[in-house]
Formats: sequence, C-alpha cells, structure tokens
Amino acid sequence: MTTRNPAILAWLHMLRIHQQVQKTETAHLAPFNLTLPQFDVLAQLYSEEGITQQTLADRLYVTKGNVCGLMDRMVEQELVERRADPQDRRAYMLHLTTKGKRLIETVLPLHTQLLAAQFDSLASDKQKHLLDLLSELDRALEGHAA
Amino acid sequence: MTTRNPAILAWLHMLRIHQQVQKTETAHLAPFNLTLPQFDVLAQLYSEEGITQQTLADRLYVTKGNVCGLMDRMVEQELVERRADPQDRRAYMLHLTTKGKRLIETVLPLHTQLLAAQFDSLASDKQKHLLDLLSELDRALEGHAA
DNA sequence: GTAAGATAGTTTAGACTTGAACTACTAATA
DNA sequence: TATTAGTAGTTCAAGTCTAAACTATCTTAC
Repeated sequence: MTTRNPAILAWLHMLRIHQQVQKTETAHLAPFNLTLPQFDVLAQLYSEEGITQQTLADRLYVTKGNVCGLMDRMVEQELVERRADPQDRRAYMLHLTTKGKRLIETVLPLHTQLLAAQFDSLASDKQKHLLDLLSELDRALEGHAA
Repeated sequence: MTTRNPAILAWLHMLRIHQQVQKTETAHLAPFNLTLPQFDVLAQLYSEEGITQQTLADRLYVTKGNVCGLMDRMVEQELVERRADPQDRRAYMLHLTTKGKRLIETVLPLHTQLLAAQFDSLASDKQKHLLDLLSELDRALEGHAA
C-alpha cells in the first residue's frame, strides 16, 4: 500500500474486509448447500414474502435477469415457490417453501452471530463509531449515485 | 434495516458502499473497454512487473485459475505479455505491453481521483478516523482468517 | 541419480452478474 | 376502443469467480 491518500487506503481496507467477511460467510453456508446470493434471497423473503421478482431484485440491488436465474435454481431446490398473481398475469408472488423457511430459520441466527463475531475484535464504542461513519458515507453516496 | 446490532448495521452499510463505489468505478472504466478486474491487473502489474500468474493471484486475493482466464483475455487484447521464464519453464513473467502501460497511465489518475471524490463527502478528519477503524478491523480479521 | 512431493499453469463444471433484446401483459391516452 | 407506452419476466452473450482435477516442471531427500 504505497498510496498516502486516506480515502484510497480506507477503500483498500474495505475491499479486504469485504472479501474476508464474505469468505467466512460463504464457508459457513456451504455445509447447508447454500450460496451467499441464495442466502440473501431467503433472508429477504423471510422478512417480506409475496413480493415479485422485480421487487426482490430492487431489494437486493441486482438486475431482474439475475433474480430470474437465481429463482430457477432455488425453485429447483424447492426453497422458493413462484405463485401466480391473479391481479397481474405477468408477475409472480414469491414465497418460501416449508423447506426454505426451515433452512433460513436454522441458518440465520448462526449467520448473524458469525457476522457480529467478526466485528467483535473492535471494541463496542469503536463499532458504534464505525457504524456512524459508514452510515454517513452510505447516505452521502446515495446522492452521489444520481 | 430492522436489525439493532451495530455490527450487522455496519456490515449492511459497508455492502451498500462497496456496491455503490464499484458501480461508479465500473462506469468510469467502461469507455476504456476495461472491466474492474482487468483494471486491478493493470494496476498491480504497473506497480510490480515480471511477476508470475500465481503471484498475481496472491496479490489480488483470487485463485490462479481465475488469473489464468483473465490473462487469456488481456493477452488477446494486447494489454499484457506472458514472457517465458528461463529459470523456471513452468512459469511466466507477466509484463504490461506498451498499450497496457499507456492505458493504465491514462486511467489510473482519474480513477484515484474518482475514488477519493467519493469519500470527500466525509470531512477530512472523519476520513482519517474511518481509515483507522477499518485498518484495525482489517488487521484483526487477518488473524481471524487462520 | 531417482522417486516423492511441491509448485506453475490449464482446464472444466457450476454459480453469479450485467446489459440488452425479447415476449407477454397492463396501463394510459387520444 | 385502439394505439402507445410501460412493466414483469425470460433469454443470451460475455465476463468473473471458485474448487478440483490435471499436466508439466522443479526440488528435495534418499
């Protein structure tokens, strides 16, 4: 890291942290035969059922084409159901199957715990401070996006 | 964001920031016909030429299989050269071509500037503070990895 | 020197992701 | 109501990424 610019350095650290945390998450999910994107789908549908593929795509900040393939695989595995929407024949209403619900209820607590544990090397007040800074940056970038 | 845990919230913000910054980076690189991973390769080789594919993989924290495909495409585009290593007939020494060097020298300054600009919504002291926290977390996770 | 083990690179199968083109359906408007 | 515009979902090509199996080459230890 030859750069002196604090922004660049912060970004490089963020990349490393992102990579490291995701690697740990992925390793945790693998025994359940779940990928990280699939976990994200289950977690989202667990908190908000009956949404369309497009809405799910919006929630996860990905394209609808992406969600379409993801759903193909997850329907195949019987984790998710595509129900017809009587109000709109173009759309599906997405629902967790019993299997999907059971899986996310098993995996989510451990997952949350694992994630929290990774941040626990930081003292509690530092975690809060980090949250504040990231929160501010996130909010600022939303505007930047436009 | 219904979660109350500061670690989880921080992580969610980090995900969003990561996504947003990468989207901006990707958009900046597109006119140069460069993907983000390809940019990373050029930037790395610009700072350290003559390394092997395996070393490059280590530097970028990806697998050698990944680098192999990346190099195939970048050699095809004449951005990078695979030179034989007289010391080790298994290995290549990777070098930027003139075209690759010219490209990274064009793109890198703008890219750095763009990245810094994204963090400029945060006051200078907050940027430094963020760097400190991320740096500490990064270091801590390195140990966690093992 | 040679056999065993390690290392550099390649290949493959499978999953993910995007953007763009396409189909089917809905909504809006003239 | 008929045309037009917009929206939900699908498909495709291209790139990315991993893990695992494979080839070729080194290295090491007998």
